[in-house]
Amino acid sequence: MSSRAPGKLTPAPRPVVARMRRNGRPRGATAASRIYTDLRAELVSLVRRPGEPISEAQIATSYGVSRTPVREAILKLSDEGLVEIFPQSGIFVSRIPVAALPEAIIIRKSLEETTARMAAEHATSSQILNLRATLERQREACAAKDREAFHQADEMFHAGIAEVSGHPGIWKLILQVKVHVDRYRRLTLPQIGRMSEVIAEHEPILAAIEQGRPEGARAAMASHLERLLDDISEIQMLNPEYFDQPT
Amino acid sequence: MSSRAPGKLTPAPRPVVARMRRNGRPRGATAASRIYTDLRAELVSLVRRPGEPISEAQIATSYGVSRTPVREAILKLSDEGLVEIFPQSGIFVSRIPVAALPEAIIIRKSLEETTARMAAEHATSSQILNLRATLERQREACAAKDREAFHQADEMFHAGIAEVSGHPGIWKLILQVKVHVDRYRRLTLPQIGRMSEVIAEHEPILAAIEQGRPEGARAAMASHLERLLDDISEIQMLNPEYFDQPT
DNA sequence: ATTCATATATTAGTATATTAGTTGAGGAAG
DNA sequence: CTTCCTCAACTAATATACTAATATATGAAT
Repeated sequence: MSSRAPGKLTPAPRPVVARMRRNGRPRGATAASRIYTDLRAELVSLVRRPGEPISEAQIATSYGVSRTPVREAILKLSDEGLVEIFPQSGIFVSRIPVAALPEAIIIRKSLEETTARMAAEHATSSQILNLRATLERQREACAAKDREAFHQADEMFHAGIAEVSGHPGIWKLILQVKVHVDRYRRLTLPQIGRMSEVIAEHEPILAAIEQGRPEGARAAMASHLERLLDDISEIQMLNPEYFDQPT
Repeated sequence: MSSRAPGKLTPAPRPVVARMRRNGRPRGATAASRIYTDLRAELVSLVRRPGEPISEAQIATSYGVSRTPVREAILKLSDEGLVEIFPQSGIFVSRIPVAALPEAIIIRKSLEETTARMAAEHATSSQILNLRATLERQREACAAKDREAFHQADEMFHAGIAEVSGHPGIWKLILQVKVHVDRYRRLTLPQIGRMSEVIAEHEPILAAIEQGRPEGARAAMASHLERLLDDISEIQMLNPEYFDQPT
């Protein structure tokens, strides 16, 4: 079917399994990766708004580089669903796919029920103290009404639980999955009163982990994230042009 | 902190939120995507072996295209962890990260417990018949000792459950996550007797879905996937050079 | 023989040029 | 006034060319 060109299958002039270890720096400091990081931040923070066009050429000139690394960055963002590429036509900041949000939250809930349970199964004292410190930091941010710090502590709390569970990779996956939810919330949240509720929900999770009650930790995490699902349900169509709806 | 170059923030010469709908073809038939699909198949099927070098230039000539689309394909594969890029040095088929396999299976288990439970909650008769048909096809493949068909039916069974659960996107995510596990199994599986066991485990899952027992479906799926975890634990080091071990 | 410095070849990263598809405006035909 | 067609401008996709970093081979000095 596909016109796979001929070419020997394994024409390797060198040994098939090559030299074992290389320099330990798999792509960190390239221009492309810097641009990717910057652009991603602009997208999740909604500095670039859903539906807005993105010009490869313009970004290239603004960074003083060629279009190639910019393109590499944008392709990656396209895989994450943050931008949409229309061939020979244009690149646009993707609209928020409201229909997919519940699924993303369900995925997150499944995964975090697991990390919470496993964290409760084998948390060490030092790990628990760390989590408690993070929760305290969040409380301070709440008192200071510093939403940015609050959010940061929130993420660190959840990431910390994954870490304690012995599977930090799960949090990395969640970060990918929840990106559209984050954009949604950034648009629709004044929510100051919500902060203290969040802390009130975090507390029993940590308590269960501390006391080694896996099922309790799982349940507490589950109800915490179910609140999130409820929030989404109240679809506030303040800026309908930012959302992708099947009419 | 980050050296975001100057350039107006929203210099959009056109309306900030642009024209609504474009052609409905977001990148399917480009050379890059064809090459990506082909290469990915070669990687998961282990036609290209872990540790083996990959030459952009060689692939480009074999396809009769330039390095650019080849590079695009390889970058995507790099994001998926199927290849490793060492700057100015070379690209290599990634070794199988054995340390990460249990985590991948745990993720899969979490997610599929959810899809199984939700499928049992609201499966229609026609959906159940479809699942039963798939399971029957798998039984036939088992009888015929056709491993390829068996595997295909297996995937379709799990994908079908996700579909019935109302969240097909979850299966898409699982496909991403389990790629290294698949490579591992492809290397270490003669396993003919295993096939009938798999079917014996699928049966109670389907039965629970059919009878609308969510908790039963979840539990059946959980023990099914726990077997997978056990298989991995028996780390058979037949070809140690294919694996990435922290020694 | 072994080690170290150097040269050379190979590679990914980036820059620039070309190709080809899409859009939208403007004008001709109805 | 509406519809259709043509065309100009813009875009992503690809090709080609160049740069800089890395690795391996080579050869001299020890």
